[in-house]
Amino acid sequence: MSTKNLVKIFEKSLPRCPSSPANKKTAEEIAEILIKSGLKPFKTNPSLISDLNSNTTDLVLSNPNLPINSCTLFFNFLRTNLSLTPQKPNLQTHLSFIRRLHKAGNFEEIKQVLKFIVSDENIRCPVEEILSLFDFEFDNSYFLYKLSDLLFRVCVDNKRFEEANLVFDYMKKMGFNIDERSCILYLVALKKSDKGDSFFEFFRRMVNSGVEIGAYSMTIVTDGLCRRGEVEKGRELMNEMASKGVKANVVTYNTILNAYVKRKDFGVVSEVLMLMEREEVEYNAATYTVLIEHFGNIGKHDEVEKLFDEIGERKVEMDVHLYTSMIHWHCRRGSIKKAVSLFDELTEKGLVPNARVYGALIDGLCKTGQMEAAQLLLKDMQSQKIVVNQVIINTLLHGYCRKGMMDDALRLVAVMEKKGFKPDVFTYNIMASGMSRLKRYEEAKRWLFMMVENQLTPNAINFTTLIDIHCKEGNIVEAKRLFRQLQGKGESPNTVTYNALINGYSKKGEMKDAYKLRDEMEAKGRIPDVYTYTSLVHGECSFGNIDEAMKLFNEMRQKGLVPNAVTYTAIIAGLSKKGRSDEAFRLYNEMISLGHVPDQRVYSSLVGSLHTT
DNA sequence: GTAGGGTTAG
Repeated sequence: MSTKNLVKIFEKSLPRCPSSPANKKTAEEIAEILIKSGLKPFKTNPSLISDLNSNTTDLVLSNPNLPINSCTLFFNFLRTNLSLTPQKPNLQTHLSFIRRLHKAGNFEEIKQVLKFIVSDENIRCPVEEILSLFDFEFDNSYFLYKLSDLLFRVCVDNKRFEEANLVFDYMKKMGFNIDERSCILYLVALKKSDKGDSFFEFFRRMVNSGVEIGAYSMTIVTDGLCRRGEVEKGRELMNEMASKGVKANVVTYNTILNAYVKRKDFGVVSEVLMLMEREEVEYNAATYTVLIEHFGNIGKHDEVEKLFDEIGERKVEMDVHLYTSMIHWHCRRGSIKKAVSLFDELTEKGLVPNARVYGALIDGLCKTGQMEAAQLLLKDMQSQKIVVNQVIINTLLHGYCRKGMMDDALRLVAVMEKKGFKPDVFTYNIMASGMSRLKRYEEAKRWLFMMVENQLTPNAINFTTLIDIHCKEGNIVEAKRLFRQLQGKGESPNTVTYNALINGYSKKGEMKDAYKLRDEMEAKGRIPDVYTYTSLVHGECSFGNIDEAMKLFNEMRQKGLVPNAVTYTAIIAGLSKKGRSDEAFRLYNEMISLGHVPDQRVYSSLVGSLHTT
């Protein structure tokens, strides 16, 4: 294309930058200086520069005698010395430079220049304009394809999603084979940017535009849907794509599996596993990670053991994720020794432990009350230069609180605050419930109030803790008020929240209200659990209604709920108080046979039962 | 340039 035609186009498309004719002499002089100075910084006299316009610049950049490095030098000079030149480098200048770069085969640099065009405030112009100029400037269709692909990627890199769409349309119109890999970059960027389901819409466009789709991009979209809670839509997509010949791979299946596991949709998990078997998709480390969590959640510990064996037999390559889930599972089961040995194994294998593995193990030690060991591990972690984060701190705090070591907990909070840590909703809750457990109710409430003062929004768990504190103090009115406040926020109280309040009413003997709440929770789909029944049993027993208590006791067992030590203690006390010694002893034996450990209260009740007629 | 892991309430 001749310069004359280009000028016409520029006049039409860029009315804001009127073109003056090229000054051939100036262009030649500049080229000469550039050639002479080689790679040394470009130096020129002000009169030459003041004579520059975009057409003259264009002449310089398209001068075949000028080496590409000198072009680059000159171009960068223009870009970085805006105050010296009368006219800023415009679109024409950029495209001229791109043409030179193309001849030199330097696509990296072309991408950089496109980035300037797209994102530089001095040059920015609508992408339609850029594309229409592409057509005029470049007649090599492969290069045009490469250029638009690069432009597409540049738009994506700079989060110019609308513009990326326009480039996509352009490529489609031009009949280019759009590269799936470029689309993947767009999908990932859209998914990260939290722009609703735009990634899904774009995927549809990919499919409709004949982009060759593979499992990779399908998985990204499936995962995006799952994270938005639309797991079914994700599965439908898998099926739809399968009918188009795009097979899901192990990553796709892991994505779906994980979504169902997190949603505790246990039935579907086995369905997906069967599908994997039928499709002969082999499990990898990520699959095992998800499955250990799944079978751990539903208490199928023998299944977890089986998975461990399988991992060993199949020589699955273990990674830190898998170790973490195994360590976590052992900790949950209380086999801290096994957890520690897995941790050692991990480091021996040369894998690098991170904050999460440390977190899992520290939690395990805290839960078994081994605070010194937990502290040691924290020091170890620090010596490995692993950043101690909020989760680890909260884990340790919880450990101290569980043991009633409030001074240690307070000290740790103080130390961490000095280091710039901000307590979060977890921290405040841990501290409040720690205080509450020691009946230090004023301090407990203060922690939760401090949380609000520090601009954090209390969640349902924080509310539950506060409700429980008020119930324990006997202030059921305030507890009830908070309960309604929580409902008013649109957050529905869960089983634990209901239980806290039911326990409060039961302790006061206000059984009518307690039962009313029990009915309300059932109506709302919150299933009463052992805690609900234990509170009610305890309430009835305390106020002498042993028959009601026995009715509840039998009802809960009919529902498949297993009474715990507290339930037995309450009912044995209730029976004893009424002198129903035989029944009390029968339940005592039952309690023992179930492995519960009776405490002093059980024995004094039983002894008392013998003195009551 | 796709997936998986650690912390709070009775």
